[in-house]
Order: sequence, then C-alpha cells, then structure tokens
Amino acid sequence: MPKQKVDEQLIIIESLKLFRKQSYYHTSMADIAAACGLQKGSLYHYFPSKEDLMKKVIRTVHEYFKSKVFAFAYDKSLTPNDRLEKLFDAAEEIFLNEETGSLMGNVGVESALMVPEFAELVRHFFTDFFHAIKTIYLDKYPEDIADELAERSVAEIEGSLMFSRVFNDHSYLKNTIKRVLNRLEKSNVTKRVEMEKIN
Amino acid sequence: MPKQKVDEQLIIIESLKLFRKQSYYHTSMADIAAACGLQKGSLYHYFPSKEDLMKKVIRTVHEYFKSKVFAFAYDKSLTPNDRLEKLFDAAEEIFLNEETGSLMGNVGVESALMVPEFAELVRHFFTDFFHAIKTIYLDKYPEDIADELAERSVAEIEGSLMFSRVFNDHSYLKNTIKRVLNRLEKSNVTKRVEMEKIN
Amino acid sequence: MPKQKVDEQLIIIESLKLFRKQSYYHTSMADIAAACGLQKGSLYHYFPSKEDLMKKVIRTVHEYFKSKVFAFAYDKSLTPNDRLEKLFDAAEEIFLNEETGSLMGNVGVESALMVPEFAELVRHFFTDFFHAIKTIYLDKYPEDIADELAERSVAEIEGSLMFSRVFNDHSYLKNTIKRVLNRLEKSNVTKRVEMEKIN
Amino acid sequence: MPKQKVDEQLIIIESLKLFRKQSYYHTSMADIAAACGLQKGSLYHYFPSKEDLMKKVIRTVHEYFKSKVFAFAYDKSLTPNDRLEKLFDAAEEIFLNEETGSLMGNVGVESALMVPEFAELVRHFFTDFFHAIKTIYLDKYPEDIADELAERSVAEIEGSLMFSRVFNDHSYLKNTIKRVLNRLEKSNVTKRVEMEKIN
DNA sequence: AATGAATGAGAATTCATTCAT
DNA sequence: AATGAATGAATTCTCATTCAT
Repeated sequence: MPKQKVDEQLIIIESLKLFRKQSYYHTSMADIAAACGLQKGSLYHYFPSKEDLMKKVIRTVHEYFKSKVFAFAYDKSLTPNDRLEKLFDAAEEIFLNEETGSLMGNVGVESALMVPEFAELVRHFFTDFFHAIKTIYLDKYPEDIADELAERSVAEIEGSLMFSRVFNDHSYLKNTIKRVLNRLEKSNVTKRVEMEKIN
Repeated sequence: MPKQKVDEQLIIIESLKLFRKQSYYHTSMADIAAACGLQKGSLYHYFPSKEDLMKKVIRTVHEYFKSKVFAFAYDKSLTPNDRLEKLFDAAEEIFLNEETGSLMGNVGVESALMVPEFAELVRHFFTDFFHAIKTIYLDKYPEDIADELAERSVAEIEGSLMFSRVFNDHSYLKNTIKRVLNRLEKSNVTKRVEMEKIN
Repeated sequence: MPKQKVDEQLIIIESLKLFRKQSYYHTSMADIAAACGLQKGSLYHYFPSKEDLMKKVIRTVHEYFKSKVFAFAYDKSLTPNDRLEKLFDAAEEIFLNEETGSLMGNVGVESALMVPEFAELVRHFFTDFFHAIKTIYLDKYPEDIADELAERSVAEIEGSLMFSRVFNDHSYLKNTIKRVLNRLEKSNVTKRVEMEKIN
Repeated sequence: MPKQKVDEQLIIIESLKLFRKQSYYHTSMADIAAACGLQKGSLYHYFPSKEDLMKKVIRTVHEYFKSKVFAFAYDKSLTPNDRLEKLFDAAEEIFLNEETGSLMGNVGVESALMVPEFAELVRHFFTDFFHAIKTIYLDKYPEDIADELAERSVAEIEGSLMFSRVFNDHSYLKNTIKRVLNRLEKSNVTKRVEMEKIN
C-alpha cells in the first residue's frame, strides 16, 4: 500500500469537518485517519501531533478567511457597502457550510481554554476579523466609532452563529448579517452620523 | 480545607467552577471529587453519572439566572430602563465572576455538540434569556421589533462574552452591556422608533 | 472485583523481577500488571507513571541493600573480616537470586543513560556501596588505600556480575567475592601494608 | 552536512555512536537514517533489519578491538609490560572516546538480555578480551594464575567503565587501568609470585 | 539506490464507572 | 455515606518494516 492516499491538505480538511462537528476533544486521531482512509499511525507522517494538526487547521481557516473574506474589506475598487456585503456574503457561506463551517467560534474557544497556543491563534483570527470590518467603517465614520461598530458587528455575528448552531437554525446568523449590512446602508441615506453614534 | 459538609449543592457548585475553568471534557470526576474533598467513587452516591451531574449543573445555572437575572424583566414595579439595567448588572456580575461565570456560552456549546440532552437544556436557557429581554422591549416596541432587538442583544452579549474570555479582557462584555443599555434609554428621548427599527 | 488484589510492595517486587529479566524498556506496564494479576490501568492506582514505579523499585533495592548488606560494614561487634564476609555473602545471595537479583549493574545503567533521575538514584546506591566497603578497609588501611581498595572491589564485583549474567555462570561473581575476601584476610597475616599498596 | 557517500560502513559507525549514546532501544531506525542523511526506508537497502544491523555493529567493534587492541597481546616483539600497556592505552582511548566508546559493557548487556544472538556475540567479544590479557600474563605466571588475573583485570575494567559512565567521570577507568598495569610491573621487581597469588 | 507513504502492532496513560467493604 | 481498588475501553503516539515509484 505505498501509493499516496492523501495529502496534508486533505487531512486538514477532514480534520476541520470533524472538529466542527464533534469538537476537538471528541475527535480522535483514529476518527481523522478513518475519514482520510488511513490507519491512525499514518497521520503522524504528516503531523507530529494532534495539537500540531489543530494549529495547522486553525491557520488554514485563518488564511482562507484572509483571502476569501477579509480581502473584500481592502478592495478599494468597491464601495464600502459592496465591500461589507461581499465580505459578509462570503463569511455567511463559509459559516453555514457543513464542510468548512465556523471553527473559531465554538471549537476554537473550547480548545483555547486548555491550550494557550490555540488561544493565541484564535485571537489573531478575531483581531484580523475586527480589523477588516473596522477598515470598512472607517470610510464613513471616525476612528472611535468605526472601532466600536466593528467590535459590535463581530460580536453580534459570533453570538448569532452560536445560536444558529445551538438551535440548528441558520436564520439567526442570516438575520444578523442582514441587520449589520442595513446599518451601513442606512447611514448613507440619513447622513445623521451622530444618531448612529451609540446605537 | 474547611470541613464543609458535602451535599448535592456543593458538588454542583464545584463542578460548575471546574467546568467553566477547564471545560466539561477536561474535568474528570476525580477533579470534582478532589474539589469537594471526596474520593471519586463517592460522587456516585449523589449523581448516577457525569452526564447527569452536568445536566443538574446546567439546570442549576438556569434556575439561578431565572431568579437572579431574568426575574427583573418581569418586575412591573420597575421602569423598563431599570429592568434592563438591573438585569444586565446581575448578568455581568455572574458572567465575569470567576466562580460562577458563563457556562452556556462556552462549555454549553462545547458539550451540546456531542450530547443532545445538553443541547436541549442550553436551548431552554437561551430561550428564557431571549424571552426576558424581549419582554422588556415590548414595553416600548411592537412585537417584531422587540423580538429582533432581544435576539440581537443576546447575540451581542454572548459574542462579546466570548471575546472577553478569548482575549482575557472584561471590557468587551462591559462595553456591550453599556451599549445595549444606552440603546433603550435613547429610545426614550428620541421617540423615533423608525430610526431604530433596523439599526 | 473490589477485593484488594495487590499492594505497592507486591508490584515493586514483580516489577523488579521483570526489569531484571527483561530490562526496563522491554517490560511493559501490561507485563507488570499481568504478573500482579491486574489490568494495566490498575497499576496507576499505585504509581502515577512507569518512571515513578522504576524510581520506587530502585529505592527499594537500595534500602534493602542498606539494611541487609551494607549494614554489616558498620557492625562494630564483628571483626573486619567477618564484616566483609557477611556483607559479601549477603550481596552474593541477592545478586545471584532470580527474584531479587542485581538491578543497578545492568538495568540501572541501561536506563540511567536515558533518564537522569534514574542515574542519580543509581549513583546514590554505588556511593553507599563504596562507603560501606571503604569503612571496613579503614580498620586496617589508611584513608587513601581504603578508598582505592573499596573502589576496586566494587568495580571488580560489578564487572564480574556482568560476566555472570552474560555467560550465565555464577562462578564469575563467586570467584571474585572469594578473592576480595582473601585480600583482606591475607593482610592480617602479612602485615605488609606497603606491599598491598598498589596491588 | 558534508555530503559523505553512504555505505554500509558509515551506517555502522553512525549506529554505533547512537547506540552508545542512547542505547539500542532508544535509537530508532529513523534516528540512524537521519544521522546518515538518509530516509529510514533506505536503511533497508543495506541491512535487512535493525537486529541485523546491531549484529554487524557488534561484530565491527569486535573486529576493531581485535586488530587495534587485542593484537598487542600477541606481538612477541614487545615485552609483556609493553604489550599490556599498549593494549590498555588503546582500549582506554576507545572506551573514553565519545564516538566509539564502550558498546559491550552497557548496550551489549542491555540488548543481550532480550536477544540471544546478541548475547552470543557479546560473549565472543569478552572471551577474546580475556584471552588476550591472559596471553600476556602467561609470560609471567602459570596457567591458573594467568587465568584468574585476566578475569579479574577485565572485570575490574568493565566495572570501572560502568562507573565512569554512571558518574560521568573518566578517572574511574583511568585509575583502574593504571592499577592493572602497575600490578604487572611490580611483579617484575618482586618476583614474589606467591604474594601476588591471591591478591 | 533512494524515497516516503503506509502499515499494524504495541506502548503509556486516562478515566468514567462499579462494587465489596 | 464513603472509600478506594479494580476495570476496560479509549486515546495519543512510536516504530520497525514494506513496497510502489
């Protein structure tokens, strides 16, 4: 059985799916191996440990968000509205997709509790998420408001994502994203920034 | 070790602390027993299994929130503003308290992934949380808006609570609570419900 | 199956036998458990790890030698000759006994290579061994000669013990012990310490 | 890494170094391969198994001692004293050399415990060692005394070699070798063989 | 010759749970 | 009520070995 059965990327993808569905600690290396059509020992060819595998998974998700989601925030060829819309459309698709799904919100936090190295990576992800959203808001709002709005948007999204999982109902996340988008659009019309300030 | 007499309640409290700090799956029955000054076998005199213990812990937290937090929402002797303020003050204190802390947001979700019975209990909790907040908003808003505002507030709070844990910084949750409270107060002044509608 | 099947001492004895026969690294916890009539998980009731078990085994052997072998060196009621003779008789019996046998010479050194904590314990043992022999020689020789004779005797004994194992022939050790004893006795007769000096 | 071309000899040398430093069982085929700049699969082009490799290592060391150490014992152009001195000088250099060092004393015994074929090879080595030393003593002593002196010298050397490793102090071996050499020299002067007899 | 993917057996260790005392 | 010995299944990880390329 020498023929290459898998590659690193496949293992990462399969791990991601399992971690999302079952949580990090309920996914054994044997589960992952089985999902890849391997014996458990074979995983250690690709990753020196389960922790190391998880770190690569987190980093992969992070990179994926950077290029497929956060990137829209920095695309100056788009209007701020379009940037936010495209960003959230992309995020929604990933979050609600069985395959890719949200790792950071649930599994990330769960495991970050116990493994400081995971926590660090999860923090990086959220910091980048904040930054992307804030960059869009900065087109219309001063620094402090952009900051607050970004923090708030990301918090709302992560909270509603959790509800979508717990209640097994996508509409929590979908409604939240709609709401956040409206918030930006409306500000175009009213021009009444002050009113928005603390809202 | 102050010789506290062991009873079901003590075990539940100690379990809660440990589950919060270490997550459900990283807390062994031996850990819990040690925290209670018992040997692990003795726990089985009080609870038939770890899952059963966890269920009792979740229910206890739920009951606690009902009587100490959600109750304010139904106290007609208070103004809506006061109701929300007292409710969130109480929630904040619990959430940011090392001892009691947030169980549902992290541990609940982690374990709910694998144990359907846990998920059911966590859903009950959030349903009650929603309901309490919505009840307050109903004093000022029509059904659909109250509903949305409640959903949004709880999502924001849970999201920011997650950030507070991941970044180890209480200010995420504190700021969010301040913001949610302001939102209600401001609506008193402006009376411009429409503006708030989708915001 | 609640009844006590074993105790710490039994596990230590069985481990010692197996370590001696198979070496530390070829003796699995499952082997030890089986020798004790236990499941392997049960060993962890008594010892937190295999390394810890090994340390207790080394210490037990050391204590045993202290009380059953080295003690003769300090028994002032005996003549030096008798002290050495009784000491070596006791040592020989232990070394050549299947059950107790020599741990330090072979297993100790093997494992000491990899585990510094084992090396430390093995050094303590040999230091005590030296000291006991030297104490006897001090009755007849000045410090420096006693020192050298002790070092040499212990080295000779350990070396011949290795041969006895490798060649599966007790006579190597037995002859060495006889020779070392003769050395002391002869010195009684000749009184020619100088001659012995470098011999 | 200086691109040394890999051949059987290189693998044997690198294995020897690792077996000495880490013991046979703590040296993996991957370790050896890495030391040779190979992948572990490649080792199997040179040696059918790890055991087979070890056997070749033991034989190589044995051959090396035969030609570089034991050979002096049979060099009739030298005086007995010179023969012994040169022999021990060569042995000391090898024993205390990080690269080559003692294999038989520790690793040999460790593995001989489990693999009878190793034990056989180690016995051959020691038999040759005995024989070389005895041959020198035969120049001055009758058969029985030469035999005993040889056995004793080798035992002393192996024992002190063990101490040198355990205590990480070369002087144990060095002093022993000095002592053994003195023993022969002195006998030249005194001519009092009887005195030496049992000493 | 060399690779490196894959295997499969086995290692140490953890842990919820049971139960005789 | 409490203990603590015992279990047995599961988990992560190691490693000598094989073999198609």
